[in-house]
Amino acid sequence: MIDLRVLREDPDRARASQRARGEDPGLVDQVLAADELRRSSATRFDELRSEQKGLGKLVAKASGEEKQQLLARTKELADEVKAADAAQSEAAERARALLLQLSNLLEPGVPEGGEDDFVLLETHGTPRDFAAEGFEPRDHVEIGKILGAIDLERGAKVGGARQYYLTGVGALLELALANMAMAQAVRYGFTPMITPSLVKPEAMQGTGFLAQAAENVYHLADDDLYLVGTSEVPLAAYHMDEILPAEKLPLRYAGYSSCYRREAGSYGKDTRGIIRVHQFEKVEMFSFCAPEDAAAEHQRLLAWEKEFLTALELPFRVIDVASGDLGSSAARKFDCEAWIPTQGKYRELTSTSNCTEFQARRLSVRLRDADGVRPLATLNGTLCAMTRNIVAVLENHQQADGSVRVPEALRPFLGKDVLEPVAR
RNA sequence: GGAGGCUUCGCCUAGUCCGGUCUAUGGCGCCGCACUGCUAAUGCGGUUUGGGUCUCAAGCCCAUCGAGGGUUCAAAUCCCUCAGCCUCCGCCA
Repeated sequence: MIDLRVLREDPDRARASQRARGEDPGLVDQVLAADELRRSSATRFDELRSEQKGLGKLVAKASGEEKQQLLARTKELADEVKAADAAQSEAAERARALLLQLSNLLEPGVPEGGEDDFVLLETHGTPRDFAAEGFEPRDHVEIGKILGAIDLERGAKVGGARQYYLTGVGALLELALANMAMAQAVRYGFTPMITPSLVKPEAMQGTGFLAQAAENVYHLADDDLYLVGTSEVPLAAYHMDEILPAEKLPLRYAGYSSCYRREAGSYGKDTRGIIRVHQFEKVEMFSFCAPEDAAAEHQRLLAWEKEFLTALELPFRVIDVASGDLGSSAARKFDCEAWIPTQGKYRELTSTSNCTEFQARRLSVRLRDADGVRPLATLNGTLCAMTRNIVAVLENHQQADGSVRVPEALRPFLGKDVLEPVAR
C-alpha cells in the first residue's frame, strides 16, 4: 500500500511506476478520486456526530417539555448520522480497495522492461567444461534415478503433474541443505522459525499475493484459507498490527516452510524434473527494518544469498530484475541464478525483494522511535529453495561414473563426501 | 465437536449487574520538569492508535473498550453473531 500523502503530492511518480510495470496508470487517479470522496464523507459524518453528542448531553440533563423538544431533533439527527456513517464507511472501503490494487512504487534505478530486460550485475565462478572432462553431463532427473534420489513417476502417480518424491539420499540431501541454510542464518543472527503454510486472507492480501500473482495461489474455499507460496507470507504477517520499538530493528527471521504454487500459466515450461513443482520446502530470510535502512539491508540479504551459493560451489550470476517482472510488493528485486549445465543457462535459485513500506502499511506493522510511530520496511530473500538447489548441486557436481561430489561445506550436514549410484 | 469463563488506551487493573456525570479508574513502566554532591527517593506534568481540519505546528473535531451487527435520542455497559485465549469433557498424531 502506498502512502496516500505521497500519492496526493506526487501522483506522477505513481503513474510512471505503474506504467513501467505494465500496469494501469489510470488507477492512480481512481484512487485519488475515491480518497477525496472518503475525506469529504468522513468530514460530514464527524460534524453530524459531534452535534449528536452535544445534544445527547443536553438530553441527559433536560426534563419535561424541554426534553421532548430536544428528542424531536435528536431523533431526526440519529437517522442522518446513521446515513452519513454508512456513506463514510462505504467510501473508505472503496478507497482502500482501490489503493490495495496499486503496486509498490519502483525504487529509482530499476531497469525498465520485461523479463528479458534485466541488468546483469555480477558473475561468480565458471561453469565446468564437461567436453574437456570427456563426458556428457546428465540432467538431474537422470542423476536422481542413478542415485535413487528422485522418484518422479510415483510422484505423478500419487500427486499428479509436478509432484515428486525425494527418496533415500535425495531426502537426506534436502535435509542437509535445510540445516546448512539454517545454520548460516543463525550464524548471522536470524531467528529460526517454522511457520504456518496455511494462512488467512489478511495475511495473503497484506503481503500482496492476491494481486497479479493470485492465480498461482492455492485457496481452500471451504475454510477460506490460503496455502502460502513462501514463508515470506507468515513471516511478514507475524508482526501484523504491531508497533515495534526502533531499537529492536532490524528484526531478522529465517523461516522454514512448505511452499505451494499452482503454476498456472506455466504449462509446458520446465515439465521435466523438479525445477518447477507444486510443493517444495524453502528457507527464507525476512527482515523488518527502518525505511531508511532498507536499501542497505537489501544488499545484506543479497550478500547472504551469494555466500550460500558460493559455499555450495555453484557458478552463478546476479541480475537486477526489470520493472515488468517485479512482484506487486517489490520496489526492487535481485535474483541469483545458478548455472544449470544440461540447460546451458542460468536459472533462478534465489530472489531478494525490497518491499519498502508497502507490505508494512497493508499489514499495519509500524516502528516507534523518538519521532513517533511510522511504517517500517520489509525485505525478503531466499536462502535455499530445496528443489532447485538439489538440481544445481546434482548437475554441477556430477562425475563421469554417475556419482556426485558433495561440496565441502555441505559434508558436515550430509555426512558423506560423495553420493554413490545405487545398485539396480 | 460439547459446556463454562475471559478479552478495557505498553503491562496489570476499576467500570459492565442498574445505559447519560466514562471527556474510561488506579498501579507499574516510560518521557519531561523540579529538587538533590552522584545514585536513589520524592513531587508535578505527560504517556492508545487511526482519521479529519490546518502551509507547518499548536489547537480543535471524529472514531477506537477483541471484531461485526442490532436496540436506543444516547452503548465499555443491553441483545445477536463471530474470533482469540483459558478450564473441563469427547476425539486424535
